[in-house]
Amino acid sequence: MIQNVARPRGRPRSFDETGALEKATQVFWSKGYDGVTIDDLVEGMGVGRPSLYAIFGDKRAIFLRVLKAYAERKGALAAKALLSPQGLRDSIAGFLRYAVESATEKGSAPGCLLICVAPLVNDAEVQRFLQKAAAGGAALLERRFRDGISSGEIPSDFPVAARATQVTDLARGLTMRAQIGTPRKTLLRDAEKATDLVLLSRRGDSRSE
Amino acid sequence: MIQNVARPRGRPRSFDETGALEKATQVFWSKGYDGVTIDDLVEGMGVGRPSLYAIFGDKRAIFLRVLKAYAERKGALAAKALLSPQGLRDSIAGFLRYAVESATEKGSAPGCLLICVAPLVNDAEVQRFLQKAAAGGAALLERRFRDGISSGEIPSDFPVAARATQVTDLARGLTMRAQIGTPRKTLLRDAEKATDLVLLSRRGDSRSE
DNA sequence: CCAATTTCGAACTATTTGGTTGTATAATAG
DNA sequence: CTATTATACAACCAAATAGTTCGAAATTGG
Repeated sequence: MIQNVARPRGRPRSFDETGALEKATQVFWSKGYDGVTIDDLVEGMGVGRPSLYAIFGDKRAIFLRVLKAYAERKGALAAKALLSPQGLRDSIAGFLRYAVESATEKGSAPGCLLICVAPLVNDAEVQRFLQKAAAGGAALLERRFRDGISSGEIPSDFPVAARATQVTDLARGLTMRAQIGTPRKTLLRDAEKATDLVLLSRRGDSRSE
Repeated sequence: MIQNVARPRGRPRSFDETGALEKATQVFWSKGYDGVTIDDLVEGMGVGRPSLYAIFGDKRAIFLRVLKAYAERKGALAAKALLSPQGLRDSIAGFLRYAVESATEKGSAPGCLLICVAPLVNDAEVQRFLQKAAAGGAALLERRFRDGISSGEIPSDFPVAARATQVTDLARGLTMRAQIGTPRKTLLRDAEKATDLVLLSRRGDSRSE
């Protein structure tokens, strides 16, 4: 599958485009948007300065590509963590666990590009993108809760929309705590407890909602 | 009460020190730490460049003072919101409502300096400070839950520690959503629902915790 | 081997930024 | 009124930064 297309005409690139973008992700993730200089990107991506401008554009353009690639990858993994297990409890726990694990991964900065750094970027397009991504995540969770109703794991009056946004808020909280240095072990425990919390009403009570 | 001390010797300052720091707060809040230049501070604080260095020090020193003042003020108000009401539900709701209101205040940037901008500052002292602040908030909530047990509003096996951190996580989530533009009205509704959630186990079930 | 094409790498320019210095100004102390 | 003290303001300097230019290098096509 590799090299399936005719080589382009001139001098071959010394770097891999998607690989360079992944490295750029790490740079933005660890330094924040405003904290990153072009030289940081040049060094971190292993791409010469003129090539960087010619191929990727300026800092904002690079960040937008990074953001979209990151969201796609992370979104897919989160969806997998959420939708793979059969049981509802395992689904929610898997989702939150994934949030914690990716926010405390060794080798990357703590936290999450989408939650911890992108919101600070003062840019309308970024803001819209984040809103969409957040809405997408909540929608996915809501759908999973509905399936839980169908399978009888939670009662039919379970407040699916409210619980979905609450799971996203709890995930945000866990991620933020990862960023300020809370250890993975603690957060994994808290993720379990959070799962218990949001599923709590499946026995009886759901009160005024 | 004003002018109760002898005037100092030389030319009087053309600005108010604490007032200037409050303006600096707004600057950091709206632009993030790395996004702020000295010129931003000079303009925003209304203090000349040399005076700024002489009296406040460099950007990091200013930020540390801003951070501490902000945390003190905000912490006091949050504690008030939490401890003023007699009923437990009103306490928790008051706490979350305050988080939402201050994160969606007109005239300030959305979000919260402590939650949205300070964690990105790559500085050990800031990090320690944030951990302490977070722990303090959770401790306050935990104490309030304990009082709720004493008053009989929640059962004696209520998982106070878990619920306390969950409230902080939910507050973080609400605050982050404020930052990306979720309207106050939505967040206030969600704050009420979050309150319902964390108090849900007071009737019956608390499961494996 | 030579021409065409594309990228690489070093150097360059203009602008922004952090931090300082020097002089004028506004107050008090005697 | 003069000396002293402390701040204000403008200008300045060095370093960092964004973005570009240009010749050398590496490849394909003939």
